[in-house]
Amino acid sequence: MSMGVGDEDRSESGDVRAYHHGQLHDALLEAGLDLARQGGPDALVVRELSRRVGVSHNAAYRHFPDRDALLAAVAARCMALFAVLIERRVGAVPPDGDQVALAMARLRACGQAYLEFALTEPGLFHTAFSPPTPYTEQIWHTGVGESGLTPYELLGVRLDELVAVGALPAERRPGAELSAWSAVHGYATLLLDGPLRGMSPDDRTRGMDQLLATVHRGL
Amino acid sequence: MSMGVGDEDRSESGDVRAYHHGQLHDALLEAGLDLARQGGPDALVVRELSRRVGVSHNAAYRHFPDRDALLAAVAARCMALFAVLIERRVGAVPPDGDQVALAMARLRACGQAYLEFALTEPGLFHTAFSPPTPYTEQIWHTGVGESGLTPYELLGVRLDELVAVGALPAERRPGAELSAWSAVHGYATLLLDGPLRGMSPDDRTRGMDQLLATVHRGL
DNA sequence: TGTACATCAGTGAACGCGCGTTCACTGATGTAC
DNA sequence: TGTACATCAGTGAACGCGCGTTCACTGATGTAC
Repeated sequence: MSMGVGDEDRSESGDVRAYHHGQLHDALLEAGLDLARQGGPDALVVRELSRRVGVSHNAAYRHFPDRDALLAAVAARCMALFAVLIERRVGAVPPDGDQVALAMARLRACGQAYLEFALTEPGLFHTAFSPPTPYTEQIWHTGVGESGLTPYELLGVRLDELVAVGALPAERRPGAELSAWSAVHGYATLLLDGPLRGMSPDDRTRGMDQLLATVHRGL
Repeated sequence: MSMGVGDEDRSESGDVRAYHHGQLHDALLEAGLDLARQGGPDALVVRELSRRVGVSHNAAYRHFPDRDALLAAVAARCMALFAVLIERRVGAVPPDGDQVALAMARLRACGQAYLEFALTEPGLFHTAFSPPTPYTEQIWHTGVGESGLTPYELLGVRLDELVAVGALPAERRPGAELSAWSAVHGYATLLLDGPLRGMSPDDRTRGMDQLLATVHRGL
């Protein structure tokens, strides 16, 4: 305290109260992601966000028309992180075995990544799937992930591969995302907010295996 | 205005401002169900509820310790309505055909009722599955429906029947609820709040048929 | 059947809080000549 | 390179709102003798 004049304003590296003509937009998204991580979409509160970022409570309105727009932008980031995790887990599958086994292992990794994201980042998961607002569309159609695909599209890629290697009859392909996605998504939400909340980690894994097996047989 | 003395107090049949030592508890639940129907769990606001019921804003605290308790009670009613719808739809399946076909038709009716409830009563559906509170347990374990079973248990009955008529191998029975339930629940929530929101009614039905077929094959 | 009294189920006022959003403003930044 | 000016991105104060919850209260209901 009582340092020279100008220390409340330095925008070099130690950004104590920076942002002037700076990167407030990004800082808001970053901090917004933290709020969402901790408390889901309801935790994304404009005033709290401003406090975190060290800016007056209305500064965000220079960058977003209203709270819903901010929420949609944060939700889009959640989706992007979601997609990245899926890409990573699918990419980490060792390319052993024949094509069919590999394709199936990748589909499986895709489902497991879905569940992993929901369980380890429930706040982000809930934010990604938060209730509709006028800005909601952008969440689903913004290019995300390293490949630019959404989680849904990444699932589609896996199913295409199954068809390509002959493990899924082509006539079963249309709409197959829907069944696979519904099953995994439903399992995740029942575990998070539903009556499956109390399941032990072991049971969760077993349930997941069983679920994926059932879906695979069904396709 | 300016009617005789006592008209603000009549508790006979025209209950203009009744409830004195009466049925406020039930009236709160009834009105709470309306709020939940229209706006989901967030719409269950103590003060608004009191207004609807025509009582001072704190009267509810004579009957419920706090808002969460009230919400849990309303959510339990939602679950009960959910169960009743499932029972009704399953009961309405015409007992034609052989046992196997009948059992499968009933399982199908069960899934369709699930979706019907979610889509026609999204507010109640969301309330039934609202985020955890200290009172949440009671929602899942209160006896509900005409048979006293929860939606989950009703599904179990259907699967037991499949085993009984030989349409489902007994070794596949354990945990089979999980797959079936996850799939239908996931489909419902993706339609309500997810990227499937824009699907046309026709497509929804087709998707549902496909989903049920996939699950059935998988079991 | 009548009376004294405890309990019950409401009321009105108030507390303390936080929120989203708008407004007029100001100082820093960038731009044209 | 220097100056005049427009624009941009912040600020502080205020508006208007609604919420959950607590408190001391009061009048109606039910109960014991």
